[in-house]
Amino acid sequence: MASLKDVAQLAGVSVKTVSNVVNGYAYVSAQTREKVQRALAELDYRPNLSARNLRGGRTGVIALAVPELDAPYFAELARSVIKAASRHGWMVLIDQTDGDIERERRLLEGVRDQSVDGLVLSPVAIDHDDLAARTDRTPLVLLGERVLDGPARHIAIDNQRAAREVTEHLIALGHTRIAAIGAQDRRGTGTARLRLAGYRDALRAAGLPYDEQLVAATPSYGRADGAEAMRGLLSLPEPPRAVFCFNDLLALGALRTALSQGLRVPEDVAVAGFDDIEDGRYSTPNLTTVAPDKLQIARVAVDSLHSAINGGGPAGGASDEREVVADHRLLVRESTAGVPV
Amino acid sequence: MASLKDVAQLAGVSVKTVSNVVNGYAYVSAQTREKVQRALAELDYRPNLSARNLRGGRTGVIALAVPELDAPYFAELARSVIKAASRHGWMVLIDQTDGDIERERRLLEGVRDQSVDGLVLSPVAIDHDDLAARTDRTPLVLLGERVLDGPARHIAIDNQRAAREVTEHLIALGHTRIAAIGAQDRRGTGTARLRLAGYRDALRAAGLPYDEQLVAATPSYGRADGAEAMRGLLSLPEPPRAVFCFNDLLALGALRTALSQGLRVPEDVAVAGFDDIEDGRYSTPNLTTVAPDKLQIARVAVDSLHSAINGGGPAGGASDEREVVADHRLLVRESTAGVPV
DNA sequence: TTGAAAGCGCTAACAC
DNA sequence: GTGTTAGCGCTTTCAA
Repeated sequence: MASLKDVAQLAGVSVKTVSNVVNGYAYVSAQTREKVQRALAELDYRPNLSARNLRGGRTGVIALAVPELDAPYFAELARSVIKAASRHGWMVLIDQTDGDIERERRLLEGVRDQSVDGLVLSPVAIDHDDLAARTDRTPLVLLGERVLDGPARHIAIDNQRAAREVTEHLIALGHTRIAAIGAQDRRGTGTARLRLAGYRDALRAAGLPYDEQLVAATPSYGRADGAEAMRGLLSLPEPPRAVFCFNDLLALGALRTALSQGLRVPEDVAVAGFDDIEDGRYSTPNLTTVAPDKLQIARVAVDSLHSAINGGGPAGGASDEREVVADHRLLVRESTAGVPV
Repeated sequence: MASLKDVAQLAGVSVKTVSNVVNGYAYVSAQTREKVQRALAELDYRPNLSARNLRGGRTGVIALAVPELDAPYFAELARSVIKAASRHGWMVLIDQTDGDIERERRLLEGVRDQSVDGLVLSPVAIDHDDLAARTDRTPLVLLGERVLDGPARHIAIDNQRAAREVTEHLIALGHTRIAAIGAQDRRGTGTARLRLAGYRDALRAAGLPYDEQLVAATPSYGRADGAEAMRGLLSLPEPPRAVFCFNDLLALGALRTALSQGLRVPEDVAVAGFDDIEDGRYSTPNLTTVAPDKLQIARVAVDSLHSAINGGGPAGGASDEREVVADHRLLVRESTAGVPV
């Protein structure tokens, strides 16, 4: 592997001059530049990023940490983050936390021993204290969960309002027995708590009772969890006629259970989800859901990191708000409305 | 950020000694070790990986390049690759090629200017010549597509045989008009070509005619492509009674089209896919499909890289075969067999 | 406009 | 057991 020195030798100039050419420095005579470029090409020179980083203190790499990459929501988010990062010439290192609190804590204290310039973390388990205890200085942006007052920017949609909108939609269709799937027992994550709160808000506003029997907690947020929770709900003496699932995967699982028990959706039971993953657009029936603006979330996250890294301040920069509320839309589809697409 | 020198100064020892302690070198007196560890803790020392890499020539990072991370197959694969890599203490940089030939070619010539130790590439567009022209020495493992004779290890299931098995399964159910969705017009990718060949093999062996009308080419491999291709097939004068889709996403799209036209699956038309993505396990009906052993693929890919990097030889090492055939299984589910899960 | 040289933080060869 | 030192490849003063 050719180094700057090799190139300099071949071109008969100094290392500095080669470096100048490589970095597009202006004050190089056309003649020298050409000579150097020939040598560069001949030796197939490639800069050594480790050396450059050691010198400059930047790596050109950011990390994205999500619970699991194969959950469609995170896969879609990761895609957008990678795209947004590439606009700044960054590459993205992906880490999976499996929602494990120890792994999340470790990330707060440095990814690969500070060898990334910034971190986008989609937390599940850490709380305010973990964040407050953080000593690492790597710029950090949090996505999704509400972990307030940390020294980091936080980006999320208004989960409570969105959940309320879904529930109101169900109520507007005439439903009165509306179940919720996806509550969390232990360490109630911010998101689950907020979505449940939105659901309750809607019931309360409509004068409907809050029935604990109709609220199913799930250990996780996958299709299997939704399928099982739905089996429980459908075996109630008086099963719900509508179900609001806290994400699309749960909804897809619930849908599967309902259909395989011979129920018609939405005629016998309506199902709504959250996240707008692609699967939900192609299921039969396809899913009513909340679509967070993932592109916006990814872009704001990456841009925040960018300004933090270049601006020097905390993620988001001095003038920016700590909490960013991303946009969302309610998408009404067949699973609640019976309207074919 | 504290450096080894700072720690050495505080502990009153030399840099080498601190380095020895940090790296778990054996010959350090217990007393010195403890003294150093105190200093380490006090200064909250973290090694600088750029420096370490510059010195050692290793980065501890491998790259995984896939067409798109939000295609479930690749998301699931990426998850497994990340897990496999972490067993070697590696982290994974993910790049999306979008199937663009220029991006794939650029990767062959180095990811981030050689700042990764190895590359796992799931190619779509490059061919044998691109591989032969490669000058970069980063260990490389190719997944999925058949790009023969390159200077790289290649891991894939036996696509042709698997496709044949799916088709034979459909034939065994009594089907005679079996369509195929997912052929590729231009630059027929290896995979599409092989799956089509397997399909033809089965027809030929059963003495069934190969009908070009029943073979639908798709521009891409998403749900929308499958849905559209299915609309075309169903509008034929004599529509097929079974469809073999070259991946599950196409199958999910095809399923959606069939169901929304009021057809019953599998009674009116059977649908089979390929890849065994999770969506297909929860669709209604759920999908008959081919399940490649993704864990095995990921593990072999990463381990190949590991031995190439440590063994010094080409990916896979001297004694290993260039072509690795991963396992697969045919999973018969409701979409063809009508057997509930 | 170009060159010489210091130094980023680390490891390893070589002393003691 | 522990210290000294060279050098990985690069950027960046400071001189010329």
